[in-house]
Amino acid sequence: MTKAPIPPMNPMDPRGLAEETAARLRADVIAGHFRPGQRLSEMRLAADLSVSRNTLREVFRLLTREGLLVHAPNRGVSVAVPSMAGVLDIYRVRRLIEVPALAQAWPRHAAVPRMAEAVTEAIAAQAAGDWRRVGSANMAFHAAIVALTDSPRLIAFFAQAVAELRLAFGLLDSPEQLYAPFLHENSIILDLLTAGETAEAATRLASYLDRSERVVMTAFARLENGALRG
Amino acid sequence: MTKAPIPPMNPMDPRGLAEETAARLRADVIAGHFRPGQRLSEMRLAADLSVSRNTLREVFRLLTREGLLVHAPNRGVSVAVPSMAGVLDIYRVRRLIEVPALAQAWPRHAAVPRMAEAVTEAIAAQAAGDWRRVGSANMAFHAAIVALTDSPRLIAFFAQAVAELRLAFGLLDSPEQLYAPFLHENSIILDLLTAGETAEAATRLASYLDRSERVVMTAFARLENGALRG
DNA sequence: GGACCTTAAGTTGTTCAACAATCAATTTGA
DNA sequence: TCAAATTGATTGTTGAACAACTTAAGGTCC
Repeated sequence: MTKAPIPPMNPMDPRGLAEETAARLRADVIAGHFRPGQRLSEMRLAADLSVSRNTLREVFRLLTREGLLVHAPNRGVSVAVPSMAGVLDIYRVRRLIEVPALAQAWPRHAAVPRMAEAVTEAIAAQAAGDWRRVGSANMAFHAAIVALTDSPRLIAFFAQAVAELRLAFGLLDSPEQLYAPFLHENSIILDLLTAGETAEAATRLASYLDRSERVVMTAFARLENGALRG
Repeated sequence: MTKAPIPPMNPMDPRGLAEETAARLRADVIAGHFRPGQRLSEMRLAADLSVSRNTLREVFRLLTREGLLVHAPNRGVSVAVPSMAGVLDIYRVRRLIEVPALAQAWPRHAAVPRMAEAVTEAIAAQAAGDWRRVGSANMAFHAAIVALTDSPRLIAFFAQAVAELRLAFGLLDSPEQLYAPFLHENSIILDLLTAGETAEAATRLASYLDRSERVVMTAFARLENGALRG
């Protein structure tokens, strides 16, 4: 009699109402349905989401750990306010993880097809003018790059950082400026990888991240100036 | 009239009963008070910790996210069972984060004194024969290395990985074999850093991690063989 | 005798209701 | 006008209840 060693566990697909609701609220937050810094009332949000206050509290713990919400004791949770320091930190993490992941990648890794899918999906979404879908596809591309490492911890950590970054992107207007110049770059990086030119692909990705960071930071600085002036 | 922008929030020090209890349970798990894979009954553990079942559930969420506990739906949570694959992954993460952190470090960073404190603490604990304290000090040394980056995300991520690693260490007997050969190495790395020889310090740390990984993995393999036979 | 179904006990998942603790705003008082 | 006290609302925590599920035991049928 052999006992099943480990019950399969994928933290992404919803197990139970709490994580299911967490996925729903996470999508809402990333989509910008709440203003940054907005306080989330437990009673009211629990009613809106049709879950109990206890379950919503578990959801809050989840998303607070992910950096999408912030928790002030006895004052409840509110949507995180992205900062330039935070964006800078996230890009640093991206560079640290993504570039070596690509440099040491095996060109026939199982994640490569996922990168290809993300590229075509991004192009299709761009043609359809759906910039939110473009953003999702772009992030899926980079998540696939990290998946090249086969490291569960790096993958989870990166997913978290990306979620925070998308929250920051939601603040900026004209998202097409953010993604449009980089879609073709993804395709080039993918080609270099499949051709086995991993070193070339890695340097290309590094410059990609540098430019992307600069674009985002300037847009962010413009936004903060505007917010300060009024 | 200026309103206080953000109330300070450090997730490490206990705010509220849940995080306080989480710290308590985390220490128990790392100290090896539970067998790996042991199921944790909600009712019983809630009674032992003198908290309600709801609060304990929030604690479970916390520690599950940290990788110390695993959650099986409708079957509750159990203590994570460290695996060789997991240890390998953690060392990979350590190399990826620690080595660049040291290479790019500023020799007069605020975290350098913390590294020095950790070194002296480890030596004192070694003299006292308190190997658990040696382990804590050693991990504090490496946490300080990561703190050189000033990246909140990297610091939090690394702390999590280190907690998992200590859980794995708890399985092994003869912990003195794990730490003893490396205490002096810490001191050398610190000296190199303060002397401004960051590149030298980084390569030294890299070889440190390689050797440490090898020691831990062989001890782990011996353990798994013994577990299978006995 | 062994495999399969059924039942039963125990545990987890979720909700509800209550109360204490804390914070924000308003009112009161000098 | 400014400071202190009160009020109102929200969060923090607990306890109990019930449904859903897992597991183990017991019984039935071949």
